[in-house]
Amino acid sequence: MADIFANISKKNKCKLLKILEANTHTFRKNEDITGKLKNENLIGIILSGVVEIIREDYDGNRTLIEELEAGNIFSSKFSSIENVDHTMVVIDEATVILIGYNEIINCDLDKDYYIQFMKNLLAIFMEKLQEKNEHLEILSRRSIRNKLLEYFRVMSKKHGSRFVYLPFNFTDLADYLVIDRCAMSRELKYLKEEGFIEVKGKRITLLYDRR
Amino acid sequence: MADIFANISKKNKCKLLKILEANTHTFRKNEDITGKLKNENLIGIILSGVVEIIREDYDGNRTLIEELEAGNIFSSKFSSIENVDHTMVVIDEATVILIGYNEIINCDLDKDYYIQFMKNLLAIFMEKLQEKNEHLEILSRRSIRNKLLEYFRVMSKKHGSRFVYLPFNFTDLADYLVIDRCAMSRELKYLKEEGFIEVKGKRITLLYDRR
DNA sequence: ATATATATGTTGCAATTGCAACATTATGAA
DNA sequence: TTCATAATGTTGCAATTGCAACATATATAT
Repeated sequence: MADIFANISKKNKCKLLKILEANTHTFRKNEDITGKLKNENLIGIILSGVVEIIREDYDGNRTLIEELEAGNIFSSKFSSIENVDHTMVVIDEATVILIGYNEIINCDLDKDYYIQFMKNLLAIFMEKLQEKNEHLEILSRRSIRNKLLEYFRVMSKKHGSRFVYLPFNFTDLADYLVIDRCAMSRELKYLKEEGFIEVKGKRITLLYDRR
Repeated sequence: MADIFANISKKNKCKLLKILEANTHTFRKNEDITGKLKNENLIGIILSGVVEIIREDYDGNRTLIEELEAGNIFSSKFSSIENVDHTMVVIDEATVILIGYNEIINCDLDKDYYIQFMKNLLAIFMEKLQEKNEHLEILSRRSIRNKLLEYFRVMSKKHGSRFVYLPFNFTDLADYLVIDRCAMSRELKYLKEEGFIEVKGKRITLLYDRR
């Protein structure tokens, strides 16, 4: 994800954070931080660590909505966290900068570093939108097999390699693809048997033409 | 969708469009405009009309990725239109402003109207991200019934009413929900029979507690 | 007005997928 | 190390859904 402080000097970064009344927080692993961040007007920027946004319905079906790593941003304004069935959980100890949306928008500054900040924010939003589109793209496939293959295609393209390293475990992968874990496991077995893929831990090798 | 020119005077809007080297195009109904807009560096802003982004796979399965109305923006940078199986089709004659992404980012202006433009752009991106999240939210439901009910919930909440007016026809709704149209039709029948909904053309009345 | 294309409704049947109920393996804490 | 917890793998069976093949209705063009 693009750096929110790209092309901003350390000095100007400090000024900016002061003007925007930014706060920095560090959250412990496994901490549920949903409540702390449900403020309509806060935008959070992940400096380090990993945070997941998860939905779990009354039947126990989990959906992995989003995995946020360093550089990513979130907010109840544009992330799915306002609903009761959504949770934000810290996967790896995370440090987060919190800034008020109104402070960003109402800021009456014409300094170059503020303009640069806006440009960086825009770049991050575009990347984020791209990621959401990819997720939708994957969920629009009609079968488990095609969801898996589309996921592999996207990941393979992103890293320019026929090796795909899963950013999370298989249980989470099923939750990201919105399919039953056992059915996914069965389909992965078939894909292995038919010589499409090779699986070694979290590394999947694509043995077919990736187009 | 927020107005991209909100809080910018007519005079400044003209200046801005000149500086950003913006072009305005009008496209006819049913026109396939995919090719014309696949430029990596163009951002399009819909001034009027309706444009749809559609994916169709080799089996003929269509997915309605996005319906763009006045105010909305798109780009091969952050919309799903770079792939061969994607199409942008004009539903209602549409007028579109095209601006180069580099012109926006490399613009070295500190005028208030440029900053306002960036703020407006940011607001639109947030709204767009919100819409994508809603779509994902709906697709994360595990059954046809729950996808329909989640769609109704989102629409009902958005307009604060128990009447839901479909923005497209039932065939497109099935493509938006990524389900078989016939199976959806069957499920809608059950929902009617069980007294959950009432359907009159494109108006659906929710007869249950919408929480 | 008439024809043609498109949208909608219906339903039996087959295929895919989810669920349950396990066994096995890996991970992490005390 | 040892125990507990979480992740992974497996498979029979039932349920849901997609598909096909229609009929009917609506919209659009000439």
